[in-house]
Amino acid sequence: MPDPNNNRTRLVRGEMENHQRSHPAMTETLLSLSINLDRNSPVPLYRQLAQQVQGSIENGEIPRGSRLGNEVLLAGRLGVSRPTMRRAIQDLVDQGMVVRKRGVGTQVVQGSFTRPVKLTSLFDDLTDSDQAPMTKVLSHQYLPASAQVAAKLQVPSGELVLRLRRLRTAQHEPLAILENFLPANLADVDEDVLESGGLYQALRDTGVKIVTANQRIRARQGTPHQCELLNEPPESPVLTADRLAFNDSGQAIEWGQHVYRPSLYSFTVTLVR
Amino acid sequence: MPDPNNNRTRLVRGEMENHQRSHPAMTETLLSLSINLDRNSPVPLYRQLAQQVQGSIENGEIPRGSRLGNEVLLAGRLGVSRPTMRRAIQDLVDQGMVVRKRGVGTQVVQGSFTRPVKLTSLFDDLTDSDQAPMTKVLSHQYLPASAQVAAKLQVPSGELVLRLRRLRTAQHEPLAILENFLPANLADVDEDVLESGGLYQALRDTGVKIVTANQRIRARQGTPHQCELLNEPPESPVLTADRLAFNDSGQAIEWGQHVYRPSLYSFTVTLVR
DNA sequence: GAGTGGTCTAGACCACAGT
DNA sequence: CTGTGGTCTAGACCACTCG
Repeated sequence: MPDPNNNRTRLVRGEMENHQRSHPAMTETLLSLSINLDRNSPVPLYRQLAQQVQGSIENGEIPRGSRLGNEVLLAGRLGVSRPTMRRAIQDLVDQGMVVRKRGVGTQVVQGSFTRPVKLTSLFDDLTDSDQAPMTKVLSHQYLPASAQVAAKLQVPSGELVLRLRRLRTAQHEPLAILENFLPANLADVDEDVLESGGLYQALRDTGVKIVTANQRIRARQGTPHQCELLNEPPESPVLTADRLAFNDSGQAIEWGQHVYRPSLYSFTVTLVR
Repeated sequence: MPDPNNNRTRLVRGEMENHQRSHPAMTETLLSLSINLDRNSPVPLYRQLAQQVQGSIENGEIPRGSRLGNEVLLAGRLGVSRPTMRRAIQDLVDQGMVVRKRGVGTQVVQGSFTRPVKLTSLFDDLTDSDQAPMTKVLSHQYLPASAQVAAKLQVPSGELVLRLRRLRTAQHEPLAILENFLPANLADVDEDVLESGGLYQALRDTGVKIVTANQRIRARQGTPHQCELLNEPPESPVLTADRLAFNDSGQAIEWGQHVYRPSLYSFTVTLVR
């Protein structure tokens, strides 16, 4: 929403009244609802718990502002140990859905919270939301690593690396320009695979597992070339993310510099504590 | 609104480990180093452990790519239980410093990782890095909540809210324009306090604890007024963050729209799994 | 004081990787 | 096979909040 700062309204310094905000019935513990646990499922118990409670919150079975309280009792009622119950609740805390206060209890957050999904996946989630994602490979070449890339990927400077440039679109609108560098010995990704899915999926297919990544998010002015690719006016602002990803052996596996179309893309983060 | 799949990223199978890149001596378990634990400290054991291991990684005592391995043995050697040891290591995983692989062990990440600090505090961390932060209060007024603000803060539309606008500088350079809305009954923050410290510190002083926040990060073109305040050329791109913060009772306590100077400010995030 | 979440323990069994 | 991390249990004590 635009409208930053004008809208001169009357200035009412000072008084600040003290009345309570609407406490909607101050609902107490609301976990008499049904939770189905499958102890033979490969999905961990705490995951099953967290997901079902999350679902109940989102569809209103557990109202905003109500308390979940008493971990010990909850654990007993659901037939799990307290640490397991705690871990489930912790997942909800990390998602910003509930808050805990020592000596008091656990409450569902009041007000709207953004679902902080994409903390783990890229945006192949576009598929899930029927965004019709498509990828066009702009270039796919092996070249000697520059000093910066070599430093990031921890390979000798000049070593061959794969450089990828792709254009991602959703609903036939350009969304992002993705530039990636990968160590050549780990980069047997095929162009066809890249066109049909995401890079991480392609890497997964070749046995490379990406388990953690550090990302820096900035804004800058897009280059004319970038703006043209993104179908934006020249000199438009763009959102950028520089990402260094590691596999399960701790090796830097991918260094990416991504440029997002700001009108269609944003990042959401949940901060805790 | 739809919530199809949570539990994303179940890493698929995959054999094929592209053997060792420059393994510097293939260091094995490197935790014969000294760890001091104070069981009478208010700081939890897992926190003490995580911090000291983190320090040892950063100053090179534990080399990149080396293994930490064997939680059970480590726990025994350090005189803590395995869950405590695990929680400490999990902290390091969440920071992107180490990776774990079932059946194999725990390794320090190779390559440079960004310290993902500011996940919890705002940027009063500027103080810590001698950035000489300063804040100028541009406006401080009570006004009726607009529909948007009322929805975010969960107050009746038209209810009085405090609107704050501040300019944050570091090293005498403007860094950000901070606009915040707070429920009037919780907003007895003083202008003087705001000039000398952060908003969250001011809130803490009045007993309001912010424990979680959802943030959306975007890029857009700055308004002429914003660019002027930030000492940037007109029509420069800006980095924006819209944040909704909750206190320990689950109440929405602050809705902020912040505009950052892109040449001096960026966000870093660590993604896991 | 009673009730809550925060931490910690000492075991246990499982799933998976590598031999 | 052995060794690793992943999960789970059933207790325990502490720190904190609130009436």
